[in-house]
Amino acid sequence: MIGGYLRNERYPEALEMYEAMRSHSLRTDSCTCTFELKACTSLSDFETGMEIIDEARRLFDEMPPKDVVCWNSMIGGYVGACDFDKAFDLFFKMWGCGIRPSPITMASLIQACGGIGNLELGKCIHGCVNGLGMGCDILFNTSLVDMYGYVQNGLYFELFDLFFRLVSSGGGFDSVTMVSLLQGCAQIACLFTGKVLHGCVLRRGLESNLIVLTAIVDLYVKCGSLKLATSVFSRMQERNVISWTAMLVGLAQNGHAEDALRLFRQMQEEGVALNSVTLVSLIHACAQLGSLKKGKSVQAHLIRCGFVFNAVNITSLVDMYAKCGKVESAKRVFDNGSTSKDIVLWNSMITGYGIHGYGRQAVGLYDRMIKEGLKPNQTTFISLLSACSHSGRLEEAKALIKQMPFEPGNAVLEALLSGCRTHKNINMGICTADRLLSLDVMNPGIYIVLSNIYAEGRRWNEVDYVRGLMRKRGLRKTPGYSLIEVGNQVHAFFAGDNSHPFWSLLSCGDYW
DNA sequence: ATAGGGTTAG
Repeated sequence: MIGGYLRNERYPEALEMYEAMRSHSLRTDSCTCTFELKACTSLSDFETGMEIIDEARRLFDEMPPKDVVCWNSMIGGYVGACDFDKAFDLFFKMWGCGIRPSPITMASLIQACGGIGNLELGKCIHGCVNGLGMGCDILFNTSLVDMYGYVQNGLYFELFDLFFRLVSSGGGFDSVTMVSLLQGCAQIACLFTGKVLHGCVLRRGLESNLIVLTAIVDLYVKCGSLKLATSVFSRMQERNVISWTAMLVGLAQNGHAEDALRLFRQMQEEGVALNSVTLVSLIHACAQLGSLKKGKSVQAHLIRCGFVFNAVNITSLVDMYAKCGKVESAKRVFDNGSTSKDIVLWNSMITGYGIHGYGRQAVGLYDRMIKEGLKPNQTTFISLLSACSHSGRLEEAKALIKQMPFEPGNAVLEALLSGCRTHKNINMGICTADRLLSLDVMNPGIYIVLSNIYAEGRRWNEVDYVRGLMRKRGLRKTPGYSLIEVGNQVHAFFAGDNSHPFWSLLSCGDYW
C-alpha cells in the first residue's frame, strides 16, 4: 500500500500510512523505512529524512537474514540522502558477508561516484562490474551514462564513446538512458551526435515516447536547428505543457519571438494549461520583442487566472518592464516580490536601473541587498558598474571592482570600459582594454570601444593601429540596434542605418 | 519488494 502511494507520488499519504503502521506496533522492515526515506526526500523534508534513515539502519542491523534486496534498499537509501561514505561502508560489509551484489547495487554505487564527483572510483567500479559479468546490463549501463552526464566537464566524448560501444556490442538501453544521452548531447549542442541518437531512438522503437520526443525537440533547439525541432514537434501524437514549452522556448530564443507567441495561442486553443516555465519564456519573448503591450496582456491574463507568481516569474516581469523602458513599473513588480532572497531577482532590478542610468538607485538597492544579508555575484557587479558608468561614477565603479570578493571577469571589465568611453577617461580606458584583451583577444567590441576612446582623444595614429589589428585578426563589428513599439508593431533601428520608413516620420516630427 | 527521465530568468 505504501509502495502504491509512492508510485503515484502521494508522499504525505505514504508518510501517514507509515505512522499508522507504527502506532499499531506493526513490524517495519528496512524496505519500508527506505520507502519512507524516499517520501521524505521527495518532500524535501531533510531532517525527517535523516531521522528515518537512522531508524532504517537500526532495523536493518537487527534483521538477521538479509537478502540482496534489503542491502540494496539500505545502500540506495544512503545514496539518496547523499551519505556516500556510509553507502560504500555498507557495500564492503555486504561483500564481506559473501552476498553477491546485483546490478542495482552497482548502479547505486555509480550514482554515489557521480555524487562525490569521483570519476576514477567510478571507472574502478565499472571494471569490477565487467569482472562480475554484468557489463551488458541495461540497468547498470544507465547509471554509467548518468554518472558521465553528472560529472560533466567535457566528459561527453567518453559518454558517447561508452554508449556507442555498448550498442555495437549488443548491449541494451531504454528510454531513460536515452533521455540522459539526449540531454548531454543538447548541452554540447552537437547536431551530428544528436542525429545519430535520433536514429537509435527510431531503431529502438521509442519514437512514441513523449519524454524522449520532448528531449529530442529540445536537443534540436539547442543545436539551433529549428527546422528539425519543428518537424519532430509537429509529428508528435501526444503533447503536454513541457513539450509545448520546449518548442516555444526554441522559437523565442532563436529570434522568432512572434512565432513563439503564435504557438502560445495555438497551445491555448488546444486547451493546454500553461505553467510557470511557459510563462517565463513567454515574457522573455515579449521582452525580446520590446513589446510592452503583449507582455502586459500576458501578465493581466495570469492575474485573471489567479496565477501564483514566484521569484522566477517576477524576475522575468521586472526584466521585461525594464527592457521596455518602464523602470517604475519594474520597481512596482519588484516590490511585490522583494521579500524574496533570490539573488537573481535583485540583480534584475539593479540591471533595470543600470540600463536607464539610474546609478544612485542602483547603488541604493545594492546597499539594501547587503543589509538584508544577500550575497552579490558577478552579475550584480556587472549591473552596478553599468549603472555607475552611465551616470558618471567611474571612481566609485573602480572602487567596487577592487572590493569584489572574486576576480573581475570579462563582463565586469567590459562594463567599466564602456563607462570610461562615455566619460572620456582615456587612461583608465586604455588600462581596462589592455586587461580585457589579455583575457579575450578575439572580441571585436573591445577594439571598437578602444578605437573610439582614442578617436575622442584625437590620437589618430592609435586609432589606425587598433583598426589595423582588427582587420589582421579578421574581426568585424556587429551592428547595434534598438526596438521601438509603435501601434501594434515593433520596429528595429540599426545603428548607422537610416533606411527604415519611420525615419521620415521621425524627422517630420509627426510621431513624437 | 531495491535505480534512473524532458521545458524557464540574469
